Amino acid sequence: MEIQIDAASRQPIYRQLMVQIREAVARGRLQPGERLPSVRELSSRLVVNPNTVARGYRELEQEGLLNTRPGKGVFIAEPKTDLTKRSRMKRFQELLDEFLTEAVHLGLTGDEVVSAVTTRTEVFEWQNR
Amino acid sequence: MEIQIDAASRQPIYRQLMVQIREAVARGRLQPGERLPSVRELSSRLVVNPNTVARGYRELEQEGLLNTRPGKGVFIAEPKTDLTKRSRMKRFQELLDEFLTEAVHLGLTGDEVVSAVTTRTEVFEWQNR
Amino acid sequence: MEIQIDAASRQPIYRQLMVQIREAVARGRLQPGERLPSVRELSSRLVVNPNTVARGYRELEQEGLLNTRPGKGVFIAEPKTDLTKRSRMKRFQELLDEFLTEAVHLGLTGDEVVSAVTTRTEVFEWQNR
Amino acid sequence: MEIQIDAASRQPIYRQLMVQIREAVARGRLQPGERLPSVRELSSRLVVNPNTVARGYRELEQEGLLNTRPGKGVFIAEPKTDLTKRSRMKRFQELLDEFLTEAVHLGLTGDEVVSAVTTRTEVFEWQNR
DNA sequence: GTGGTCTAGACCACC
DNA sequence: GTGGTCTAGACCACT
Repeated sequence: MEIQIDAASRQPIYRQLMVQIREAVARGRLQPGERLPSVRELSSRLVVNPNTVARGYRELEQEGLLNTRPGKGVFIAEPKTDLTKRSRMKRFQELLDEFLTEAVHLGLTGDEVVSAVTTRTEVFEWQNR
Repeated sequence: MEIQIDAASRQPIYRQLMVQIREAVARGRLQPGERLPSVRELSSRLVVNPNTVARGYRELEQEGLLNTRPGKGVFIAEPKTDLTKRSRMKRFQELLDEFLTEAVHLGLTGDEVVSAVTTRTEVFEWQNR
Repeated sequence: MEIQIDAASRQPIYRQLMVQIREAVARGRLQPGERLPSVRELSSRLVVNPNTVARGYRELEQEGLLNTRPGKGVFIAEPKTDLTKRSRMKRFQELLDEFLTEAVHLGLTGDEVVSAVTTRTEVFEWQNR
Repeated sequence: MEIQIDAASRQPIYRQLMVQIREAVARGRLQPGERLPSVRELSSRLVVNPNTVARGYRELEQEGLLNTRPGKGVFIAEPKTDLTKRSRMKRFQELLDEFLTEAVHLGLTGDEVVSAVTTRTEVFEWQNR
């Protein structure tokens, strides 16, 4: 599990951590049941305070992405969502519009975006259903 | 130009302003050369501190999206991208991966994402070239 | 807003805080939109570290019970739940069994429990629907 | 005596054990005088550390729910309540308010709660007196 | 060994 | 003024 922290970023360290773990899970690089590095180990590797790593782990646990078992370590949880379909789709629409807005400003064309999305979806692990 | 501020949001007001202006430009609702409401007018309409509106405008100007002509007002700038094609594509890839990561965790399928993106791109104003 | 902290309790301080705020909201003593004491004020009143109060507030925000607006303060959020009916009822059944188990061990009778529940529900603010 | 341990739970294993034994007693599935499996037997069946089982038993003994007779085994104790009626009712009121608080936030109505409690009390084993 | 809580104190962002 | 982040370091609970 490789993690890169950019101390100069305006994004908080614990959030950089969360983003990277979420992405690794979404791409199947981290599987349910798999163990993450301990708070102490990761904090010393990244040269940040243990509390900072613990906070990232804690928030991901609250999201339901991780399980922590005191004395054992931190693990990837089984996927499950308790959110309603309605609230999930609403959130997705917001994200989609933000994403397309940025793409416009970066000077892409609509075709380029659709094509990039189509290609890139294959790298992620979508739920079967 | 309608702007909705959610005072209860965790996102700073000046950022909500920026997001909505950027999106209006991306969707062609605001055209280059068009004049925005003055800081004083907009701040009184939204019932927020003038400093807050000024800050949103200032940061959008730094991004190159707006031009302020002292004594005249604030205008949508002509589109120009000073980032290199290479660095813009790199940024786009990052955004794409974050977007797809969230979509996975929201429980969508790859097909649903591609289909939603394809439909929604039609609503935005892409550069011709 | 009165809050009592028992430093000798085995329950963490930030959780004692959460329990009391949740109860005040459930009983309608704190209404949506109402402002809570600032982190600094409450921490000095309770003689605990500001981080401890901030953590309680932060977790209640993640639950959707509070909104914090940096620079403004902390407020009771509008009620809304994005959880599915199914997951909410499952959670309720668990709580009910734990509650009844404790009641048995405290030596109450079934009738006493039903009667106490019936009386006490009137003090809480149930959603209209 | 069936016991289910959820290794992924955030609740400590010895506490999961305690909760389930308490509930089994409360529902009359375990009767006073009945013998529990030995620490070694139960720990090997649940595939947990014997210390963990021993700790659960020890704490239940301190609560007065179990009696350990060295060399003989562990037994369900005769019900006896050393708390005063007054302090037991005080504790019950606390639990009741916490329970109702959660029910409010889960979006139930008062009627639903009373009805669920009324139905479910029939499944538990209340003291006769 | 593991994670969880709390304190003390610094610095930043927002309004 | 407000909350947010991070560090350093202590102590506790669990396995």
